[in-house]
Amino acid sequence: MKYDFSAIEKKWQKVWDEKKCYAAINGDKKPKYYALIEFPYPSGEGLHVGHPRPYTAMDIVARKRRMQGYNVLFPIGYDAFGLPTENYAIKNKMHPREVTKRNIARFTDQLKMLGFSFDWDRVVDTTDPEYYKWTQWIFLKLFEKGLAYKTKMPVNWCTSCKCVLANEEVVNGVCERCSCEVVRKEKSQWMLKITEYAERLINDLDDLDFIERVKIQQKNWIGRSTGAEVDFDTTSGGKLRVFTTRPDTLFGATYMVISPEHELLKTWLPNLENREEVIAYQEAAARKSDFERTEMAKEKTGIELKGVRAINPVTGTEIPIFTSDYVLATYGTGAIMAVPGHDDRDWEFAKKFGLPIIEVVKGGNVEECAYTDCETGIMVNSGFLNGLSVEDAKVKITQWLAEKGLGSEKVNYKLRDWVFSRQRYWGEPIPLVYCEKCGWVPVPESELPVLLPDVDSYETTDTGESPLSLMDDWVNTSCPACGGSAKRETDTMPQWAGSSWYFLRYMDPHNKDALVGEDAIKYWNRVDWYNGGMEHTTLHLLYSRFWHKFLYDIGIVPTAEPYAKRTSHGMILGEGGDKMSKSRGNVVNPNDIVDEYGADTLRLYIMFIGDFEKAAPWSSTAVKGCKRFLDRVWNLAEKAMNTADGEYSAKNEASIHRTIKKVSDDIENVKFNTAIASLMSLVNEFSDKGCTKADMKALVKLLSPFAPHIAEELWVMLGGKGLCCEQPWLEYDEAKTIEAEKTLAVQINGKLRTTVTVPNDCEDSVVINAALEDEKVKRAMEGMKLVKTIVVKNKLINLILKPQSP
RNA sequence: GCGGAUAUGGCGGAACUGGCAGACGCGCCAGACUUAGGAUCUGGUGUCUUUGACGUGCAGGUUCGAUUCCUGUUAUCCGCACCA
Repeated sequence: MKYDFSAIEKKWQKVWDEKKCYAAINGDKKPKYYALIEFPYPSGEGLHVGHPRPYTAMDIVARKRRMQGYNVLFPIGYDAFGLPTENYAIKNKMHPREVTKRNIARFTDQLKMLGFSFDWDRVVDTTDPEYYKWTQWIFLKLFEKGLAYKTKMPVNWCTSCKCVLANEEVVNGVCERCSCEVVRKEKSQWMLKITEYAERLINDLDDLDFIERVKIQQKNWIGRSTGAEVDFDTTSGGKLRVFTTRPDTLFGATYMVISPEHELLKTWLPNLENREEVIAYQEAAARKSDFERTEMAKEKTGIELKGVRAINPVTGTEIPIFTSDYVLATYGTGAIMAVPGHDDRDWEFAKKFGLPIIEVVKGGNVEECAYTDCETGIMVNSGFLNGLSVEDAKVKITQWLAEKGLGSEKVNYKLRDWVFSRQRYWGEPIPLVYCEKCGWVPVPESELPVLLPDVDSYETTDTGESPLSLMDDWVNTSCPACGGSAKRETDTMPQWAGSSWYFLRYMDPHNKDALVGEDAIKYWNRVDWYNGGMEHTTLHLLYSRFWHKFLYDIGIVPTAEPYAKRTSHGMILGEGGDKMSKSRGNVVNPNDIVDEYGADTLRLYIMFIGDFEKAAPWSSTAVKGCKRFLDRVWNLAEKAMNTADGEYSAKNEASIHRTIKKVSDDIENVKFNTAIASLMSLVNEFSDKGCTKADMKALVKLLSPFAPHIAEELWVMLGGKGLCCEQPWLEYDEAKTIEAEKTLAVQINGKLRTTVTVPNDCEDSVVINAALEDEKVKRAMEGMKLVKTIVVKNKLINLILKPQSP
């Protein structure tokens, strides 16, 4: 019989489906395990070979856990709101709902084709009103607790999407989605106070089993810096407050810089001698795009404010104040004290404007360049700080400032609040109405969900308003508080809203009364292992941790963190090593691979392709190797059908135990490639030495998480009872993984000369004698004397020889 | 500029805590079976001037012994990017 993958795969998928093999059971007595993948955005292009990489990986984990006796929740769903669907709908004159429905159907077919052990009864769709009802509910809770607020502010505006973007969505000054120009625009936006959670979002990372690069990237994005706020008196009477991480260098502050948007500048402006010049500078700065403003390596510009000066609180010296766009209005206090001796930017600026440069930490040459690498230096030219270390000086000056009421310790974050409004149609409506009398009023919980109305056109408007704003019938409503006339909020939520809590819904997907039932959340607790892309580290992963902490604070969830463990996969690149993309024409469609080789081969290859955490180029020839491997397994099983069952054969026992150990450990450590390599080695050994039915059964069980369809078929062929996916995971006996004899390397003066075979764990003297018996060693010994031997147990022996002295 | 990572055959990649570098797979070479082979099977395959020498980006160092540790350096990739 030939390995007919196509018939076999369909057959077993049907069996699994009918028997509900992969259904998770709420409240089951078995220990629970929650394995999670990032649910896909159902794009019009369908699945490509990048998708199955993380899915197969977590499917392997889920399958192994079931065999280990866990009640496994391994769910799937669709993150279906968002721009590509809306744009497609506009172009093809379809309703986004229809486009979504069609795309989801296509994705579902493709996912089922690959044999993932998802619980298909728990599918979640973020565009389903039964789902987004709870997204809206969470938003209302955030609003209720003062964590959602509307404010007019300069925001990132994508000129092509005609929509605002969160900071996290602007990449290199362009829109993350369409790569079009992002400009600054004043708009009134709903914001979420993620900054209120900045400290906890950093601190709680320490206790999580996240891969290090994820933690680092999140920490950098949140960007905590510790320093002090210091007030400088000014000759105009007002106080100028600055943030600095180096209060110890206060004696070296020879001028100040404030951002062109700074509030104080507005009050000073009428009395400035060079008013016109300053206004011109402000206007020029305002005209610049964010990209131009943040561009590095350009010369600093700025202008002195003539007619107002600041007073350095420690020296009492009057120092000039400048305005410059290198000082950002949105960070710290929007103003800095400049210490040109010890900051590159300040140094450059001071040189250009001829400002004094004072060395306050010894060790560099501040006439040549700023001495910035000075955390270990000694203070000079610094009055009462002289002679102190930088560290001590920081403490002393901070105390001094506090005593005088001039400043205090302060922690600042780079993280900004989350811009939460989008001027688009295909998203969750924000469930608030505006009443002239009552202000912003939440839609009562009983009226949720606020349904997305059918509109005449999904086109974005030229005024920058959401398409919903044109629906007068929908917009005009009554105020839930006073009953008077009111208007609905017409912006929708961003793409990231629905995905910020979806993993909770999987626990209890059909609950009509709560986003998740109390029993369900108590049982499933949180996600045990979450695998997803690095590109979501400062987007979805951060946002969902924020929402989860909020839900924890209001008593909905029992843990402060949603995910116990986070791993991340590398991208699948095109054949040439470029990113897979439609424009390059190098996209591999999984359907083609499944048609030609079968789903098991695709699953195996995508896991064998390389280190799971690194990017790997697709190879259409290498796939064949995995198909060949499965063919060989099939042929071996056919040959072994009528051989002995029961115990493993003596000749293969050690190898089988070693392979069980290797595969078990490798799966836990996301080393799927070497797990498969060890299975291949075992098959090679079986081919060479022969194998029994019992040996083959072990191989089939180990193979089943990787290639589940062929495993089921071979299990039956070998006379196994029940389903292979329901067999207990194999245990290994450490003692049996050890061979009786070891081949040791024999080195002479550190260079490999030969090998000797000796009993396992034997005495050093046995090894030495065996080595000295060896012909090659004897030859090398001629005219030499042995001065030292180094024996590494079960590994090698190194003989140190020296010429015999005459 | 800052932060993180990577560098190993023709290719994808292995190598535990410093202990036989190149597992496993692709490709390639030779042979077998074939009318045929882009099927299958068997054997071989780091390089070279091949009783041996040299080899893990480059230059040093520590060590009996280094892909692994240390110092310096180069290249590539990713993230952040005037964050005071």
